[in-house]
Amino acid sequence: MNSLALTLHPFAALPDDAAPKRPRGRPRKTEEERDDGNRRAELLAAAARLFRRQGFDATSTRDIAAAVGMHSGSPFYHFKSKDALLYAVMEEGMHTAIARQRAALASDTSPEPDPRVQLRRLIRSHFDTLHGPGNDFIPVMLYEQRSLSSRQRSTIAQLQADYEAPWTPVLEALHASGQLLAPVKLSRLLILGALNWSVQWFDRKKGASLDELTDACLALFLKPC
Amino acid sequence: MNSLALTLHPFAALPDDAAPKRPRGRPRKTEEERDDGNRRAELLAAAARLFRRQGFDATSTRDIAAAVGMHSGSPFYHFKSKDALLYAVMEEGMHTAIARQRAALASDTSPEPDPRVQLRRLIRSHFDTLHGPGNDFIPVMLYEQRSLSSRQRSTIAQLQADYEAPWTPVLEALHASGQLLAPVKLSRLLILGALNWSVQWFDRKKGASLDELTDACLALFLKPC
DNA sequence: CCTACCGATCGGTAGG
DNA sequence: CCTACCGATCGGTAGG
Repeated sequence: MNSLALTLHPFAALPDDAAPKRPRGRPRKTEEERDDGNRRAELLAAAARLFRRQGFDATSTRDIAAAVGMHSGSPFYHFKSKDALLYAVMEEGMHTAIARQRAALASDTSPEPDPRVQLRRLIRSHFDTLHGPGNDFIPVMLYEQRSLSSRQRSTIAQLQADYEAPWTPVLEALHASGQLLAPVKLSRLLILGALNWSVQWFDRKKGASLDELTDACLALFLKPC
Repeated sequence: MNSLALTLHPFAALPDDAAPKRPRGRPRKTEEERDDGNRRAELLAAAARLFRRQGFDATSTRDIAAAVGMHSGSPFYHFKSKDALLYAVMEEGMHTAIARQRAALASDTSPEPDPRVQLRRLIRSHFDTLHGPGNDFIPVMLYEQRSLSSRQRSTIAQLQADYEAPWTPVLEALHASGQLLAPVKLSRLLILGALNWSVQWFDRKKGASLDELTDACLALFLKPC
């Protein structure tokens, strides 16, 4: 969306014989891809990864720059501030999460969808968002809200509300049919909490699969009926 | 436990007439309590509060010092490092949480306790630990593990294992009687996750009470049976 | 526990 | 996007 046309200033010949003070090449990408303008996306992905691993405050903009082979000041060419980078990570994460969820629900083409399979789809899609390969954006959003300004925070909160909206009618249908006994609103909060907390303990490489996890959730939250 | 006997160096008369360079009294407690040696406990409580509100990295040791009326270097008289302060907060939080849980379970004196009321006690005690007035220690432990050294982290992990141990037999009994359908281990992880996440949304001052929350959990996780 | 500091790091910027 | 830099803040310490 925000692809910027870059005007490059290629190095002209050095004016005199002064020793070139270039920093000893820690940065500099391996040239596998020309800088075609998606450097911004690379920065976002690197920031998401580092913010998730180390936390926002513990990650310096220099860390992020180094991760994509830039020098320390360069991220500020793409993002106005470190905060703006964090916000962009969260916003991007929410947009893809919402799109994934929408697609999961839309795959149900039956005229009267079974709320039980609807809930399964919602949960499974949520686990994909949390644990899919490279999906660091949403965990960052879940755990770093504190570092946003209040304006940014309320925008993100709105996106979260949009994301959670489809859960309510599904839970209401389950409640009406006796498969869910707890109040719908508290159920939604508790269920999403159980899922979100899996970020703390779930390991894709060992133990249960995401499908098994989803099964366990349905067995835990719903009555047989 | 770690009460230190303090040897104070009361100010002797100033040797000459040089203007006393005392900082303009931002710090300095209101003398309501003499410094009787529990300054360490005050530091811990202030640190827990600030770490919870702002996060560990976003809280400076100067913030903590100011919160208890000390000067910037003084916390290091009580704690070797900022890390040690964080670790002490978590350790203290876990000890009181374990004690609270033990007391809650011990209040059941029946020879064959009903696992359903046992689970209720565990959940209710956990909510007290998370949301009781001034209980900032455990939320800090839950959300700031990243900032611990690996040695510290594994000690805390052991305390968490001790804390969670009593949940397993209770959940097993419920599973055996058909009141819990999901696998016991995943159930424990998901249930504790649902509870822990309430730190993000529960507000003691409005909405449901802790008792209503506990009821909702039982209704959500257990089958009628 | 205060005083006075130090070295390191960090977000951010001007100027090309 | 690099270069060279600044001001601010921070954890921590010596010495009393």
